Amino acid sequence: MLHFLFRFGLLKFNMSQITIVDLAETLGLSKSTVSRAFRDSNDISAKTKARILAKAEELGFSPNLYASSLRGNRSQTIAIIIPEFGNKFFSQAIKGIELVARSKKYHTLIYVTDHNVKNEASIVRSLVNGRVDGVLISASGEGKDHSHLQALVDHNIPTVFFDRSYDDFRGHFVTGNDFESSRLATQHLIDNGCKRIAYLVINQNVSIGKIRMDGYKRALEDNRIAFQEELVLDTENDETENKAAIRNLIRTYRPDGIFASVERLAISAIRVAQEENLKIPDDLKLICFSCLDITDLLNPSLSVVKQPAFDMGKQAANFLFQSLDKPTEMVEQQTTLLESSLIFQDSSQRIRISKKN
Amino acid sequence: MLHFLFRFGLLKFNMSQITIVDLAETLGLSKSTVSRAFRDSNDISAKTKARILAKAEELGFSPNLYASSLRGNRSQTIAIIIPEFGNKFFSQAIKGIELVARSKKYHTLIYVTDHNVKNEASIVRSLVNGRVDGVLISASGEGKDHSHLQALVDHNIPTVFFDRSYDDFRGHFVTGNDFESSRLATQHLIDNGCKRIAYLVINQNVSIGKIRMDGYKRALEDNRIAFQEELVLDTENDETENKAAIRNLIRTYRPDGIFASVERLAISAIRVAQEENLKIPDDLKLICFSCLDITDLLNPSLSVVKQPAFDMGKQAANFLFQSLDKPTEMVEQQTTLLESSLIFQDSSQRIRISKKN
DNA sequence: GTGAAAGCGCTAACAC
DNA sequence: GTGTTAGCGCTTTCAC
Repeated sequence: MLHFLFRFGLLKFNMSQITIVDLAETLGLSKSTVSRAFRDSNDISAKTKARILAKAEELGFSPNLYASSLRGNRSQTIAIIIPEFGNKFFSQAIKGIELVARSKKYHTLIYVTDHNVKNEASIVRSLVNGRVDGVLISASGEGKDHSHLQALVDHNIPTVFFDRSYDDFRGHFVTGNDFESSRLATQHLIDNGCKRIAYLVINQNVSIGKIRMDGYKRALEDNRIAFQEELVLDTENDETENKAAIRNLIRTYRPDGIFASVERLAISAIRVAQEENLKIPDDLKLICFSCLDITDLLNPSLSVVKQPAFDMGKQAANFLFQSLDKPTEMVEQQTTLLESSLIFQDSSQRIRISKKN
Repeated sequence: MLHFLFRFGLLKFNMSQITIVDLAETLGLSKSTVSRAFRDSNDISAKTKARILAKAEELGFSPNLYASSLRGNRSQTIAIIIPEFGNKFFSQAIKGIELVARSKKYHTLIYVTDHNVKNEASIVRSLVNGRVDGVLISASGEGKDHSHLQALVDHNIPTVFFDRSYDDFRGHFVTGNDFESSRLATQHLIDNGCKRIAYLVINQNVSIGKIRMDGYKRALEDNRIAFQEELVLDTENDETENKAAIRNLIRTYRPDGIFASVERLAISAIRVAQEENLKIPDDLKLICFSCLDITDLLNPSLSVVKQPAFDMGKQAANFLFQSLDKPTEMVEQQTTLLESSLIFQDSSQRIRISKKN
């Protein structure tokens, strides 16, 4: 009785204290019946269900998430783990993921590792105790030790990688057809007269760094241009350092073309070129991976490999929900490649294309 | 016994089934003692605690989130609700929020409303049953009906708005000094010879739309320029429609300056100007709110009001955690204004500033 | 400093 | 189709 009064008292100030028991009492039903009204149960008559839902709406009640998760061992939550937030690729991908998740009535946790594998590991560790039902992740860097991923396997948490993966990860991976795009981008530079093409890579040991380099190398081979280690610049996560390294590369090895594996390295390259009084594309041609939607407004307009970020997010999420729906079917290692578009603009072309024509 | 075997069987495949009971048995302790090891309890000896934590680490155990949340009525989770993901402002703000949250060992849920108040309402409704301890939100649009926010109040969920708020929201709000920035931006256009300045607004009824317009109006007044309703364009969420409306505005009313309250409207304006063969800044001067970090690389370089997005996210999160730490202290309506920077570049200036000089 | 026991709100057998 | 009941894994009095 005291309990009831207490609850009743609270009610006035904090409706979150309503439970199915309260609802059941109000309606003269049992709590199981009320519970059934909120599940997809067909052990309940349509009228009763309607009556319960109406009352719930009236009282602003919805079932306590933690109680049902504890009971049912489901969290209705997934996690996204990404290395950074700096570019349109990730915001678009997240948008796609969140869209799919919401359509499935799932909630989405977001984590940013800042390209730090240690952070990635600690985040993963914080997820495996039931916090999430599944994980979408874009790998954060090299690190020989990916044992933190094992925890996801051990706890049967379906995991899908997107864009960036680890070599030793076995499971679903959704990414772009980066090898081919990189080959074509490099070929394009060659077609436009480049002989000394530098490759700017974010991290040679993470999948995209390596695969994009492979495409680059293949294009060189195809054209009997010798691969030169000096023209490959493996960068860090710091813009100032990167600019210095690019400046050094430009001064020392005088590339006539640059293929940048990520957008921000291309931006740094543009800035360095300006400072070094090099004209793009006349002195230096440039193409990069980017999902920026205003490359046409840059000066010069920027040639890019544009990944289908939004679709990649959606696809990755769809695969994840497939695994969640049928947890029994173990998905074998499987990689899905989505087509990127190559957009050739002024930054990479020998003959300037006039905009108005 | 059967139960034990079952659990033991599961153990081999799914470590998530370890509980404090298992840990307690293994160590010959009671589950309450084990539980205390994971809280900030001082009812436990340092050695016992260390022994428990070591074993937990060894077994890859961490306490079940849902059980403790159910028991303790805390979720260690906050939500971010934003209208869109399209620009750097939000990605930077989220980055700031996530950083603070992680430092507090909180998890961060992300929701995108796509500028739809209905979505916002349904998201909020899905949060009030204990899912989160607090909410950070940037308002999604007008809508006369903000009753969904009342649910947050009713359920005692601390809420902080950032960047965009509703007039009728009483509580903490962290935003930029938009009135002053807008006044100065408009004044700057006037100083550069503009007499017919159009104002492009995302939504006149959401706080930023209105306040930025107030700053714009003030600058007009200060310079005895009559405010003209026709020069204000209230836009929708669709780029094609917006471009058509901007084109119509330009053709019909021939503004010589544009002040855009958000970046994407400025981008649309640039595109329309190109199509209409208007030169920026010669025929049309332009300044806008934007957090883009490559405005200097645009053609022409874009004059902007740049908000401290990252700091805004951090501040908003800090205020939220203040409320979470002392739930008793009811925070009165309070607005925190952060200083934006005005960056005047070529798009708005009469005299072209040569880059190399 | 540690253990025993009650119960957070809900779900899912199982009865009827 | 509805009610009864036994826990999900944890925290927190309350003993000792």
